[in-house]
Amino acid sequence: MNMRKIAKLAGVSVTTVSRAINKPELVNEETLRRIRQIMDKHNYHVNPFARNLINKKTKNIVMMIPNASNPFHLQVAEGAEEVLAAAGYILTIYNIRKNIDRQSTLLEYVRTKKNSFFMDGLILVGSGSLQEGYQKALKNIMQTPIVAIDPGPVEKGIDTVYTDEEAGILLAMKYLSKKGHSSIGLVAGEQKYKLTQSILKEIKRFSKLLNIKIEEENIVYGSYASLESGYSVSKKIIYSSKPPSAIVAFNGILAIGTMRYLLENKYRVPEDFAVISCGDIPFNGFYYPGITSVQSPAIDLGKKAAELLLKKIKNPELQNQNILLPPSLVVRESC
Amino acid sequence: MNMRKIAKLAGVSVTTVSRAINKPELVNEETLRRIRQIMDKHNYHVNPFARNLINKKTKNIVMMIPNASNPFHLQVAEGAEEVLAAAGYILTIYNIRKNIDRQSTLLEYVRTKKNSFFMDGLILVGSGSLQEGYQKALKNIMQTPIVAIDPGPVEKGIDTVYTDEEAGILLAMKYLSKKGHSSIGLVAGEQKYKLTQSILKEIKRFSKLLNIKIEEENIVYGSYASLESGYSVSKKIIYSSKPPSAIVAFNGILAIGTMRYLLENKYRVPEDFAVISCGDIPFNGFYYPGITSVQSPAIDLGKKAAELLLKKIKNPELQNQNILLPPSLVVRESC
DNA sequence: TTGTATGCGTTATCAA
DNA sequence: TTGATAACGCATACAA
Repeated sequence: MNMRKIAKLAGVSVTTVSRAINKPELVNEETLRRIRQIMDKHNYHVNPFARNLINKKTKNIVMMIPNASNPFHLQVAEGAEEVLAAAGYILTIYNIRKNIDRQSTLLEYVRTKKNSFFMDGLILVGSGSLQEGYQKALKNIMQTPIVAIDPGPVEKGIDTVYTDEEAGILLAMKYLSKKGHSSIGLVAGEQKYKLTQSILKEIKRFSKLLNIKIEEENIVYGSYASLESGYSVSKKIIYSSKPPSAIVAFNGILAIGTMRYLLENKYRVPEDFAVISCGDIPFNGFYYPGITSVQSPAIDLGKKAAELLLKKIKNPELQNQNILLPPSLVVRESC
Repeated sequence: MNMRKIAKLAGVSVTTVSRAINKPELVNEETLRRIRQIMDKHNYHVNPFARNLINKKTKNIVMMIPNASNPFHLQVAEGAEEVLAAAGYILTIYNIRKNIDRQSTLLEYVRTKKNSFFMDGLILVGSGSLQEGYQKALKNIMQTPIVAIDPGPVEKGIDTVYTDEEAGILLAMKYLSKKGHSSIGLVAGEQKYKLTQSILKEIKRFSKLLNIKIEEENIVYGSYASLESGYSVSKKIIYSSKPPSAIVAFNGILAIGTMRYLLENKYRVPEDFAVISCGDIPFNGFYYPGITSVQSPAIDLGKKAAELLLKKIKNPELQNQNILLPPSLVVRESC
């Protein structure tokens, strides 16, 4: 079924049918009624591809997230969805976790093979797990504006909404120091990720400044997406020859895995080990004891990114922006 | 930039350019090289709308989930993504939570207003929160196959992959009974959802059979998506005039909210109150104490749905199927 | 208020 | 191995 057939059935031209759909106020009431009836009867709906071939607007935005298991990313999506919906856009989430390790494949896919995505704009979250240059490659491929949400301003020439990762880590380290901790263990995510290296670097830097010790053997690597990995990897710290008094987890998921191991094995938190999380997820606050966390303003991050993207869509020539949102420390019970 | 311009620059016809992209083996090596070079230089990529206007294939599948905060739905997505990716499809997630209460609006949106989605197929998860008839309406609107993933086989004429909700609830109730509980409280989600009513009905039915008491005042309603609601709503049960010995939460999120309230207020689990969750999420297993849960095979649900959808895409005339996957009880420490 | 004609960017058919 | 041309289904400028 297409417009031509509807037109024929209604005894009008395609133009009139088109108008009935897009500018019904310009169509005679009776004609309109007839056309609508026929469309209903034949369950007709506009072919979006044909329409978009002309007006080049999909009203779709896609958000690429590195890992759907992490509720943080979904909060970001929630924030973005709110402003996008208000502007008549639909937000759709694409989880690239599986593709991170075969990301050239993804690029290849998007580039040449079958097709591209259908969107007016892209929000790229947490590219800290992506290879250097990936953002730019993506930017070249996608013909639409891209806004990245990241721990820090990443590649040049890309619009970014970011939190000051460094400030967040400082918040955590100062707090630990204030609480009297002078040695810490680190439960990190994938060692190869840029993000991991960057957090690590900052923590080490501040630890020197604050006189907090980090034994190399107390730095362990799990996976950001895996509770199980936080659980099993934290053992090494707990049973290390020089156990620290506090453990810093690199995200909320790793923190919960760590907590579980501690509690299951009758360690008291925070008495035996304090735990702090770089990155907050809702579950952190509902654990018991609640997990003290550095919080990036997920919802606002999403909102700002969406707003920026919308601006870019309206005016692609707009100069690149890097919007900074400050992190905060949510003190709960684990330190 | 479009194909015509590339063709002109390369001194060939559009047909040859098209072939260079889709059937390069049919193009002279030297010509191919030249065309590719020019495409690269001008950063050209095929316009997916034009392409799809002809071949009607997007290689996109979208999964609509009622609530992205619930990790269960994301596990389902993970399962689906795996089989879809293997078949060369991209899976994208659309969170309809915000739209559930204005779902006619969503339908309207998809139907006439701006556009439809761009997909070859749709997986609809957890329509238990949707209004009666919604699935069918959606089915009429979308011109693509739809597969629903649900607690039970829902509307006729729709392909479904489902778990036997009834069996799952029986599993839970029997277990509680075995553990010696003779009175329970219920932490449910939104009262108005079909899903809620249906779980409630089953629980009541089995409670009679097993001689388990449920005081009306011990049935409370929160929100499936909100940890906070589980937390605050469970109070009423705990401080009720006839407190039960066990609490059944209607999903993992509500269970965790409940746990937090109990532990924070120094109730012991399971000694003072046992807690069981209808629906398992990864966090349930990493809480302490671990939350005993009825588990639907999320990943498999996603896989089966994807497989079925793929079949339907290949052959739309295929007869409707309703595939049943059994639930299981994951015993942990909360009972 | 309605209709005609043209074009959006691509692929398929057929011929060369 | 290549090319001319006709679709695909719709929206818009312009005319009536």
